[in-house]
Amino acid sequence: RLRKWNERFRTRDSKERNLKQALGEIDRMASAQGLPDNVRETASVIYRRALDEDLLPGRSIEGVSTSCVYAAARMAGVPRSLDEIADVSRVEKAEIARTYRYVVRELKLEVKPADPEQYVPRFASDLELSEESEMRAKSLLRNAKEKGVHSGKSPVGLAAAAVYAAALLTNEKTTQAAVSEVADISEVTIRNRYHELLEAEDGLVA
Amino acid sequence: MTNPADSIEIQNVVASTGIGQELDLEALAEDLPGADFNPDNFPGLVYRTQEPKAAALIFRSGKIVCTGAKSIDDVHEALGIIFEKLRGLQIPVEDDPEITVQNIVSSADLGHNLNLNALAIGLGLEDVEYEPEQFPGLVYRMDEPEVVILLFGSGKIVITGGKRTDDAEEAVEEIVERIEGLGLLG
DNA sequence: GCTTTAAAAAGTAACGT
DNA sequence: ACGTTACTTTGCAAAGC
Repeated sequence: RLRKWNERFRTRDSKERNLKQALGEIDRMASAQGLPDNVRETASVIYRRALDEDLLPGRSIEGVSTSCVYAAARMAGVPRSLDEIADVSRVEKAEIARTYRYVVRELKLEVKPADPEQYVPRFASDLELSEESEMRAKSLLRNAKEKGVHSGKSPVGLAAAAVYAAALLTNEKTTQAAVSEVADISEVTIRNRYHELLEAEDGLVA
Repeated sequence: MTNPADSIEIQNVVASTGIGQELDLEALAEDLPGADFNPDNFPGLVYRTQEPKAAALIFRSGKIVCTGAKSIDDVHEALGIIFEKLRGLQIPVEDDPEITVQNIVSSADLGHNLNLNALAIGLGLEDVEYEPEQFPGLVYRMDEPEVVILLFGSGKIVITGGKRTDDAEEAVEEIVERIEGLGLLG
């Protein structure tokens, strides 16, 4: 009886320490990525659920914390790519991806793939592009989505290509190298997606 | 119209068996030309057959895993070659070791492009994993037959996890039905 | 959980030329 | 800008850490 009480106490105590550490990590990573408070809060709520539903045994606190930030950013409509998240995490990319799928599956979080348009404001801002090209980029993506060219392609790559294409269309100076730098997408991919976006646009006219 | 089920091609068959005899893999590695054995890395000895092309993992317990074969017949052929090689080395091998197919990987073509975003929602997020940022295929876990299907934007698919040849056919028929029911095919 | 084997799908990336 | 190679995902067995 006393042992059981001790065990419960120990469990509760260790979960509290676990939570403290995780919340600190979530705060640190969210800050490093410039994510708003609501994302931190959502990530914390997800982490508490993971802890309550005993998803932690077998996984690292850091890995689950990172997955919560990745999921929360997407749910809030301000997605960060897995590479960006991995940059501020202590856990390697492959483990984050594995843990993320596990958390989403176990907690039945209905997280859908990021919409490429959600990456546009940040990339456009980083490249100091006008609001007009930002709107152009989103419109290119909307058109491409209607034509069904999104399937299987990285939302980040599509967004990077759209921003590049929009800058050219509005006569603003940018290079594939600059877009590649801010989006962390290879120039080859930007070129490939760029051609597809323009093709989808031409199909509109033709 | 061509039937998607007719486009099914078996790409890989994984099977397990055993010769009912313990083996000295160190000695076997010496006697079997082309055998790879790195016990520090992996406990199994790797042996590849050329015709049919397959790879076998041979363990100290005498259990063997065969993978890479393009058909169930090829699995039997490849393992038959291995059994004979072992007998040739004076290693006693059971008369007809039982061979169990563990997994069959097949590919097929639905013949139409697929809108994976719509499909993810239509098939039900609980049975689907679709993370285009990481992998271009949509992963769908089917209940009956119990297989996993990878669906791509091109309409090409991969069926894995089945143990019978019929599983792939049933799976293709089932997925075509479900996608059509969703109005998302063609 | 990891290690090793095999094969397909399509996207992405990093080499070298 | 090519081509090549290689990595991502799925499924499975084996023995052992």
